Amino acid sequence: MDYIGRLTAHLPTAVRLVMVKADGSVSIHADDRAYKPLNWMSPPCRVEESPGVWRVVNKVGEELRITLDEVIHDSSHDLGVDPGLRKDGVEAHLQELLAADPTVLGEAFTLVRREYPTAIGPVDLLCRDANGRSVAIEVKRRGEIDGVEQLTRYLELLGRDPLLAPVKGVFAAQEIKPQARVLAEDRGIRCVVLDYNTLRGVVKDELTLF
Amino acid sequence: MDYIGRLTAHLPTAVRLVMVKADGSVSIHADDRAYKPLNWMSPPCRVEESPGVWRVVNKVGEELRITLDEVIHDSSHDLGVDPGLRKDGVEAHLQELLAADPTVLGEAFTLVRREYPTAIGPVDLLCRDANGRSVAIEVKRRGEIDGVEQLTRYLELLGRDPLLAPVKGVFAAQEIKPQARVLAEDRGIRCVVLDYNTLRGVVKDELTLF
DNA sequence: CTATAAATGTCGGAG
DNA sequence: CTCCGACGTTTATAG
Repeated sequence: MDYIGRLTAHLPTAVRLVMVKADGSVSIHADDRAYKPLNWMSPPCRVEESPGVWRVVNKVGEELRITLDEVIHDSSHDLGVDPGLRKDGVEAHLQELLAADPTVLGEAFTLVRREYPTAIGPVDLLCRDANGRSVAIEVKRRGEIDGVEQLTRYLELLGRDPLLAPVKGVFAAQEIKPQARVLAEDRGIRCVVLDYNTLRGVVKDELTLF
Repeated sequence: MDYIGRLTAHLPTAVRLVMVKADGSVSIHADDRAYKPLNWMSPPCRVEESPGVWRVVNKVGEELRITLDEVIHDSSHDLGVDPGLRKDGVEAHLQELLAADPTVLGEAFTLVRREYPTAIGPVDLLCRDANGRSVAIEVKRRGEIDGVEQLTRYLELLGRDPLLAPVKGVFAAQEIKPQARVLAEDRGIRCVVLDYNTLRGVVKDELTLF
């Protein structure tokens, strides 16, 4: 197998699994590496078959050349359309739960707006604390340095608005990496670790109470 | 199929491909989505088989529950050990090429060190310009905001070293996103777009000359 | 379509 | 093992 595209790669002869999907994608698997193939071509692409050689090419000129020495097993099946996958528990949901009750962040916050717009993008949550001061909250599933930098940029921008300034920052995530915590705290940003299940329970209980 | 782990997901009954690899990983594919499965469990994990139900669990308690209504096709093959994949053209190689001749960045730079160590990690390249001033160079394949933030942190740290200060910054990548460029230039960091093939040719020619 | 942020990211390397 | 950055990231979403 040879790939010539964004990089150049070569794969020696061996027994492998080749998967061709209805969307046109081709992937070549070894018996390890979880679900990731050794090499692949994403759709849209086209397969040119000649005896013992497959050339898989896409629009931008990337190419996968597969040489077939021996076919050990060949099987084809029609899977039909897929009913689709339902997911739950991602950042959007965390944000929803915090918006429903910002006090779970440990202070008497009241929500001003979710997705509060700024010139460089929306802040997850904008709140006011007990003293009426602005608080910008960045929500992440996993809190890493990127998220702290993102919140820092928002805080800088929001701090220029005389109607909001001064603006405090809160970095809330299910998990906060040590480096991110150090950076955040160095910048005066408070870190809050969220437990999704507890949070869901607490907010649900509260909504049930009223 | 149901997944209970970092998130919760449910997949209705349909015809699908289930792939079980020697490393223990399990993945469930629809006939689209390139090579990414609808659901999966990465190794290390364990499969408990009972009639019509597979429970795939890992150490941290994540679980994949697969209900089998009908087996349309079942096939198992020993692929043996994999000879492995050779790659070329990634960031490491760009860094090598720039280290071999930093002047391709457009100034009379001389290399001080590759992977110059700092408290928060190594700088890709540290050079001196024609006037002996320090230049920190961050190399990326794709230049995005993250990379600018990373270089900014390095510049701040290196700038505290009286033997190096003041330190200029250069952000070099095969492609620089508009936001990243704006942020970099706002911080006085020069941006250089690299062409990998040209660069390879130029550096090779120069090495051949001497 | 481009640009940006999220991802059960995955993967590899260093400590 | 954890942390950290690259990735042919891929994927979804907003503009």
